Amino acid sequence: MTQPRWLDSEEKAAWNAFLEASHRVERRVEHHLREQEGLSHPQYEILVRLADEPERQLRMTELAESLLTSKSGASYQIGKLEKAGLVRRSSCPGDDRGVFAVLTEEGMAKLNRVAPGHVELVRSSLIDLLSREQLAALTDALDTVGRGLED
Amino acid sequence: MTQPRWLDSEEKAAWNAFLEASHRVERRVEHHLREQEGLSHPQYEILVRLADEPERQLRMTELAESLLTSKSGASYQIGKLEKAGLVRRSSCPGDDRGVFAVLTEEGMAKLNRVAPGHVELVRSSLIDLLSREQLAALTDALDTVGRGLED
DNA sequence: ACCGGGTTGTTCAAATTCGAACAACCGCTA
DNA sequence: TAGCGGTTGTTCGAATTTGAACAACCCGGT
Repeated sequence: MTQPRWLDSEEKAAWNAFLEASHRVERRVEHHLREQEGLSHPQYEILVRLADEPERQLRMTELAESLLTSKSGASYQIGKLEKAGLVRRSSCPGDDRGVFAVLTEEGMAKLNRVAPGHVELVRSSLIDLLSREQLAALTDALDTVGRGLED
Repeated sequence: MTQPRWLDSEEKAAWNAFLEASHRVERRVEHHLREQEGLSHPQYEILVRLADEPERQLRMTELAESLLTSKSGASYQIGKLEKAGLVRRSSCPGDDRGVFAVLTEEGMAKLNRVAPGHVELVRSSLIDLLSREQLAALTDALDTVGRGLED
């Protein structure tokens, strides 16, 4: 077998910075939403995805793909949100297998209530830490990565 | 209450790119290590951290902090690695509360065996997707974020 | 020597995640 | 219309993570 192409010091620095930043940010966001707003980050993201839809609804599979999570994970979280009254399940006309997750009025209200604090946290965790140039370069690089890893 | 400072489209793009890239990369790395090497990503990171130490050992608390995880999480994973023979626990001279996690020879051998495949995956998941300039800019931005979020 | 506040690591219950297995359904083809 | 490969969403068990609670320990001041 051929020699592995080891990472040089710059590449190692990039990888470590990536791991550290993503863990720290994720940890911070999760903790804030949990403590301050009573939502997990996945749950918040679900509300956002649904609110972005014209009909405020998404098929379970679409939702799972959008969240980059498993179908069972999406099913579990929708169950939680349903119990909390923020989302309801609705059958899908024309496809009896299908299930829509629909944002309720209460869910929309909850999102509107929670969003300002979340945005502030996103700012203090990422956006406001960087200059406009750094932010643009970050977006450029991470978009490239995201596109490169599309299924 | 004052108006929240909503994210403009560039800021939103940055946040979304950050979330998507970190999830996709984490998912890919986790999946690869699990399927190909029989280790979870946290477990792999533990082996790396220990191998980086001159004595190939770390106190439990230091390890947990290095991994950006909880103490109980570190304890759990060390338990797993101990059962697998890759790590052993050792008492800490001069502090009876302390516990060292020590990398065994077997653990070092496992790491050496796994590392090449992991490096290849890191390359294909991040490093090789970017130009040298993009990588440098990414590291700069993420280092800033990491430092900004240090406890 | 003894307290009292802080530290260390483990254990516990609860929450979450995943993949596999599954039943039900879809749509195309013969 | 009967069948068949593929899709959809849920359920299940197993693995993992977290914070709280806890026992044991450290150390500086008295």
